[in-house]
Amino acid sequence: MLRRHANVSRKHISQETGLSASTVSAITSELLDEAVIVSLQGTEDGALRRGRPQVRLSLNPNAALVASAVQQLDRIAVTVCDYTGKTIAEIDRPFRAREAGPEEFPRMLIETISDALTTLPPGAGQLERIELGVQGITDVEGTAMLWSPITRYRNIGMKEALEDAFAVPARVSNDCCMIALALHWRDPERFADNFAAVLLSHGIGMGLMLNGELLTGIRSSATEFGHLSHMPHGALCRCGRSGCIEAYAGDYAIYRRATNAGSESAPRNDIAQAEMSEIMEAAKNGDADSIAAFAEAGEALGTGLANMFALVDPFPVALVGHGTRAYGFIEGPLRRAIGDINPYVSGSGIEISCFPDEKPLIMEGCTITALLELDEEIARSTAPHQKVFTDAV
Amino acid sequence: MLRRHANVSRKHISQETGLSASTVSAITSELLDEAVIVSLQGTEDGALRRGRPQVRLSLNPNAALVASAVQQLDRIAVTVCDYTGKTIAEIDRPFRAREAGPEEFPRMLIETISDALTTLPPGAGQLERIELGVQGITDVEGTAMLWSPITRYRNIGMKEALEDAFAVPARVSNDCCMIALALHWRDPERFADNFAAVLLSHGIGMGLMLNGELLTGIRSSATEFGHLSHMPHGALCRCGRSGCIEAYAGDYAIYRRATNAGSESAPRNDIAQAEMSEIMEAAKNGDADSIAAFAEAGEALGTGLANMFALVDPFPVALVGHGTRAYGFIEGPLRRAIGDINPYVSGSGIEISCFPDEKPLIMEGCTITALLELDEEIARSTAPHQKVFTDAV
DNA sequence: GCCATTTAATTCGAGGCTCGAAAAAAATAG
DNA sequence: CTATTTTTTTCGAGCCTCGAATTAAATGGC
Repeated sequence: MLRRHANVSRKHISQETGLSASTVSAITSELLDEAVIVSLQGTEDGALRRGRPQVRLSLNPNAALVASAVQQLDRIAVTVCDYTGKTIAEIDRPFRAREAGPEEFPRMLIETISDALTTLPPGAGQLERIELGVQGITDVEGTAMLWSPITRYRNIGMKEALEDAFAVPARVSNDCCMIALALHWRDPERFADNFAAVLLSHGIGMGLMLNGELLTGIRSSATEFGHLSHMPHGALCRCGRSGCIEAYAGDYAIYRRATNAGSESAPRNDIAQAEMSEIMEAAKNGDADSIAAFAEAGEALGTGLANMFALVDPFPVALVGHGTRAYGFIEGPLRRAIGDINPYVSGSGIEISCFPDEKPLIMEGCTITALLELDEEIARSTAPHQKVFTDAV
Repeated sequence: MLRRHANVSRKHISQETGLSASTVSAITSELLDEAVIVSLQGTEDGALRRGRPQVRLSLNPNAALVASAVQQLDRIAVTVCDYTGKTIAEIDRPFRAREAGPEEFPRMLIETISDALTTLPPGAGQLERIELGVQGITDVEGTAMLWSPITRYRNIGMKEALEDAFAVPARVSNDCCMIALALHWRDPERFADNFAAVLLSHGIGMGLMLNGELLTGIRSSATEFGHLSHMPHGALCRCGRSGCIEAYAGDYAIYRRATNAGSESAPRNDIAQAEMSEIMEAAKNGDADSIAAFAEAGEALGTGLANMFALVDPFPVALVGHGTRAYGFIEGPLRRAIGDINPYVSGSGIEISCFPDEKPLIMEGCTITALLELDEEIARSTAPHQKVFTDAV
């Protein structure tokens, strides 16, 4: 509760959580002893009322630090946040993933986190956890990048190197999962217990929350939405197969279709944002191939979503990434495909929101994941009540 | 633990569950007081050893009864089982679902259960729960049949009528979910925390277990595997849309393709088993259309499974229902489609088992569901320890 | 300025579930 | 018949929670 709301009184916590006042008192006094939380005089709303004033409780910013990192094709970004989630150090530096050897990934990451840690203000807490978001497939245990479009190397271990370097628990997670967690934390009304975050970028990814939990694979991070089959024996996908959703909706697929390059032509993996902007301009000027490229992307995404809706009923969708800039051209065909395929779902009824910039969402997801795990650990490790012993003394 | 194993000693329970001997003693003595379980002298293996002999504990068959029902196109089947899961009454009678009005469904069901209850042996327990398995879509709360291929009526309420008639909790569930639960209970090694049961019959259904829990929809029973899109703008499905898996793998789709009726021709919904057998015979005799019909069914199923594997990693699959009789013709194309679509999954590596008769599995699933829910209820409602009061006396 | 009133937080004793240690129960071995 | 062995039960204690009573800390009114 304190992670969600700062400056709430014990009374308030008791009312919201349903725990008795005595229980809240016991737990908070323990957390205060351990300096996990801090207290402040004065009522929540600042108004002075009759009666004993409330004591406002908040998380102690210096109780711990967490480091979040986002590894992308051309950059590596690290933020260090205090225990309340406030960013207190930040580094974003270039990194040419395509040209890096497998050992450079953990090395550069460790270096960047180390550099960020040297810029901390005095009095900051201790680093307690590291969370890394990457494109591609990770294992469920969060130890390694099993496959990623940003490098040709497979199975790059991350967790162990980070834990050795900083002596705190570390995890690697799929970027789309982190986006979903960030949205769920940011706006739990809209992105409640069932929704999907779909990343529209060079490739297509998905983070899917069902019943309040992220759907992950049995062994891998999975939810490889981009590689669902859209059209058997269809367009060539960068994964080598044919007819995947990504082979219609990824940047390279849209580029290929817009330039009339043929659905069997090799996917380009170096398409600049400017090139995608040009296609958008062309579409705005009525270029039939560009419009068709976006329409086919929309249809592929819509078919894929309709399939998901057939599996677990319709849910709200967040579209994330620079691909959303063409949403005006994609939305119609996408909604049509949903409606075409599932008549129980009126295509126009699905809530769709767009978030053009994925990086801050990935970062936020990493931070909140690390903090919530830290909270769990603190809850577990917190010393049991010592009432009997102190009484005995 | 006693639901899984009869005749186990407290010692054994303590070792298996990790609970202390004292806790097991406390809990079992309470359950004995309430006659939920019964005890028997003599060691588990019958051998007499030195030392105090073990007391074997088992569920008390007469602690309760549950009724399970399977509603099908042409029959209605009911079994009544005692608290250990043993069938003690059984009725299976014809029912023409297609010609029945919406009110006849709960009425016939109540009648059949009532009749079954009159045949109980003396000394049997009280009915405590009713579980019904139906084809089609139910709501997550298990109150109604939202849609079913066996009737043209929608949203037929079941739970309320049953609860009014018998004054015990009742639920309606999707048949494929019940099959999955039955397999999970029957063979937890093979059908562990992640697997799917695919019903191959007139239509195509799926019960999917992920992380030890059935995947259901947000509002409905969902997992409408048969209506995933296999081929956009493809063959006409009985649901009115085009290109669903079912439009290639359902009985009517196989019949249509084998008889060269054209993929747009109206689905027949009265195909007899004999007609399907004829197609199998023709395929055995080398008839190209019949072979192609099964091959296309296999490809559609394989593509759908590959999509599921992309979402949650590969898992074992149980194929259930009379469609499995043609497994010899289906397997090759099915495995090829899995391999084609997901190179990380060697098609031949997926564990596939066949169960030609679905009815006993649905029934078993209903029974075990009802019994496990009953166990939960007993665990919750069981009177708290009264040690202090008895001490005070 | 003091005391009644109000509101928040804490303390105290008890209940429920769990456990380990000790005791009791029920058999065999000699 | 007694020592030994094995299983089960009993007893006391620890933890977490709660409700009731108490304490703390403010304001309002005379």
